[in-house]
Amino acid sequence: MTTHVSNPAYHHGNLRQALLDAAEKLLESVGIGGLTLRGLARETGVSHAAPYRHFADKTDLLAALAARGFARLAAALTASAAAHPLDSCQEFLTSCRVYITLGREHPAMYRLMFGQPQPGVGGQPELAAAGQAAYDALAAAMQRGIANGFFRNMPVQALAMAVWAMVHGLTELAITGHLLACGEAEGEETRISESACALLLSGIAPFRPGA
Amino acid sequence: MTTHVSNPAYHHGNLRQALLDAAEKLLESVGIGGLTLRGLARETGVSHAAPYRHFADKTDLLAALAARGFARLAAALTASAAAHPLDSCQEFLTSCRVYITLGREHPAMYRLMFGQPQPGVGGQPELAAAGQAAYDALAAAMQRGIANGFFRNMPVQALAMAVWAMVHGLTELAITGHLLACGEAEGEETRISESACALLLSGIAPFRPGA
DNA sequence: CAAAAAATGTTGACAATGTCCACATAGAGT
DNA sequence: ACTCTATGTGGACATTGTCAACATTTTTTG
Repeated sequence: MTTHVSNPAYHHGNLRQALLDAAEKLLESVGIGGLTLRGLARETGVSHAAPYRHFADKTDLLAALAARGFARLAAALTASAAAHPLDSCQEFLTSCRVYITLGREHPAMYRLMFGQPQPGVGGQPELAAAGQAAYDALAAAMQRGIANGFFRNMPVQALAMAVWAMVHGLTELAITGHLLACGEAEGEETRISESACALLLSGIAPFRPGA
Repeated sequence: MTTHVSNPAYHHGNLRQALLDAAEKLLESVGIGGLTLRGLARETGVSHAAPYRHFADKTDLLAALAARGFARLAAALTASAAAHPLDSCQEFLTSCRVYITLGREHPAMYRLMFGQPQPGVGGQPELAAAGQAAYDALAAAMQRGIANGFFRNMPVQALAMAVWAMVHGLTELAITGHLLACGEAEGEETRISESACALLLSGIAPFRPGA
């Protein structure tokens, strides 16, 4: 009975990553509400309790998933910033577009990222680090803009937070449908977002640019 | 056995409101995750299935609760707007403060309000109406500002959405702890929020105000 | 290299929850 | 008084998160 036949299916090999992959896929298809630990196990072909060997509980898995999302966000932002090494204003508008687009293309993931109260100290360090990295990318861009005279000379943090709040707010409102729930036609969200970012940029600049 | 004794406890009288009241209380104490239909029934002293006589399902109750939240928000905004009938800039800053404060004081309720994707057409009409009312209050204020020359002459909608996105973003970041997760001391959130709103105002004004 | 220890996966249970169904009871209208 | 409808009850059922006991594979170690 002690079948010592090496069954390659018994130990999955990399269940943790497989679970996160499946979770990411399910997140897009069934949303955060339909994301269940047992369903994940089913999808991955393991027993319903197997995930507990890699995650303390459901929120732990969700936190790891959110960390992935923040990592992607940070990568996208740094990449987009590199595209405009000379003009901080163009870089700003492009980064806003990139941020909002990413959120709107992966709404469930985006909402998951901001779903749980930030793990001040007790939470998942992985998540906190990933979020910090995303913020750092933003703050660095704003710092460059200040140094180059494109933005007002003020505490970077205040500037970065204003920008973050604006794009975060636009993304959330777009995702939840509030951006156009007020009589606008479909597809107007992008135009409204662009306009809002431009408005903020106008307040950020040390002088009044155009119009 | 057919006890026709009028048992006043059998029919609650106003269970729907009682359930919403209990839900609002529980929401603040245990958060959205701890809010359960059965718990609500327990709290209200009725059987676990009683709520289904007043709400189609859990999301239906949640939607009604969110509608309450939007109504409160709209009321608070119109009240605060009335406090500065002459200066749209002061009105703007005050309204921002009111909005953000309300959200931070009732974080669970605020997140609930934006928790579900907006009920475009199929969702709860009550919720949609309440949300619309809140937006209308904001749009009206911006319209006045435009008419009085305090704000740029531009489509009200674009202006209102920019403002809404900013305050919504600030509120969300404050609630989730991201506003100060970046090295700032406790209590700095308010200062950062004020600064961000002022920055946006600076972009909204037709001329460059101070500094 | 064999034995022990650690990792990883499985099965079986339990309580809690959302939701439905059949039934009981109250109030309203005839 | 009788019926209809609204409202509340009790009992199911499937699903889920989670734990404990056991099995199997891998790794470490004497």
